[in-house]
Amino acid sequence: MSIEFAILGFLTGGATSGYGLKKAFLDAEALHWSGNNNQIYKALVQLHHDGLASLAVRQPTDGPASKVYAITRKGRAALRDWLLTDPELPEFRMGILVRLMSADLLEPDELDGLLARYAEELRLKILGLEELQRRGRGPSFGATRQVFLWQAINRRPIALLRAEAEWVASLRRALGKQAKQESR
Amino acid sequence: MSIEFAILGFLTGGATSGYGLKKAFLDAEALHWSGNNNQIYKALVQLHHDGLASLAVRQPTDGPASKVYAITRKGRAALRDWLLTDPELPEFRMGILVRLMSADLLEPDELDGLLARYAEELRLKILGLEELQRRGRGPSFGATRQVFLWQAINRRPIALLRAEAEWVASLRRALGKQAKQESR
DNA sequence: CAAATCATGTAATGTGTTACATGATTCG
DNA sequence: CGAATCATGTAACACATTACATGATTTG
Repeated sequence: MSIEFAILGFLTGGATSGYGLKKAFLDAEALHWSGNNNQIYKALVQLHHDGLASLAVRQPTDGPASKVYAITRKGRAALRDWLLTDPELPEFRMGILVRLMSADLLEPDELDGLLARYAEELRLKILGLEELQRRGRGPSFGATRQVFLWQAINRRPIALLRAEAEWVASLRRALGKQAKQESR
Repeated sequence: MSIEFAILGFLTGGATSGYGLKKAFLDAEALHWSGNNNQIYKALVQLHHDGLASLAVRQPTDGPASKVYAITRKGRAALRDWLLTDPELPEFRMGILVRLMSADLLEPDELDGLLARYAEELRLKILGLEELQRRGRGPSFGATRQVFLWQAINRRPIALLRAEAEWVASLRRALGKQAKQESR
């Protein structure tokens, strides 16, 4: 699944520019795209070429010009068709697991230190996302149901990170107990 | 984080060939690499070139020849150094969330159908992983602690998929209630 | 006036997947 | 004898990130 459908998704909430989309992606952690220019501007050119997005150049008396894209009827149809195809399974990439597979090379205290740093990074990330959420980020367009769904989308990564933090905590407890048993 | 350290990790459990690693990656869902040749064989050439893995060609009287790689002292040191660097935060890519952001285009029953199909895919994936786990997959080398950690690694994706399934179920319930309220 | 923000784009590189290509051996 | 497995590798493409490049405007 490429970034195109995510862009079309944003455009269903109203026309915007490449720069606007960039910010939207940066805000929407759940969508996992970094919001880098290369993909967004290229994708917009493609969407316009395919007739899925229309383009209007906005030249305000002050401020820089921008290209404002809107979803077309054809774009809405393409998006709907895609929505009805089979959804992808989620992917979880956890670098920490790749580290754990080599933990044999670490002393118990080194391993616990690694997990402690991981737990701390998780904590900070969670705090950051919660702060963003409190400030009411993300589009809140559309019907009641859509607003509800956007909240669900924004909450999801926070919930997963919390679950990850709990997992690390329980793993550290288990490793602590094991160390005690070994030393007996 | 590239595949190199994952390969070195496997090699700490004993020397093996590219083909052996391929199978190991296919078995280890938690490591998320697909086990494709291109990455593995290229990475092994690189690791050997950098002196992190040693190479011995095994030519059995019957059966195809294979190149058996083992981790070197230098490789073990490099792996240990990496283990002590800051761990990466986990990444969760959930295509379903990209779909939900455009759900405005769907009727309630279409949306519920989408979520139902997602739930079913999750169920099947979970069953498959549980079956693999029952058959005792994955390396079980090293100390007691390492065996314990491998179990933790293998259990992790299953736990996450179960959590995802629960989330979908609760989302469907919430959407159902909402639909009732709207129609009142 | 310096830094941040608005706004568009390109280049280079890294990472990952699918498919292709080849050939021997083993097993039903 | 045909299919699966063992075993190595390449080609083409898809997806994603960082950094570079430019220039106007706004704000402290």
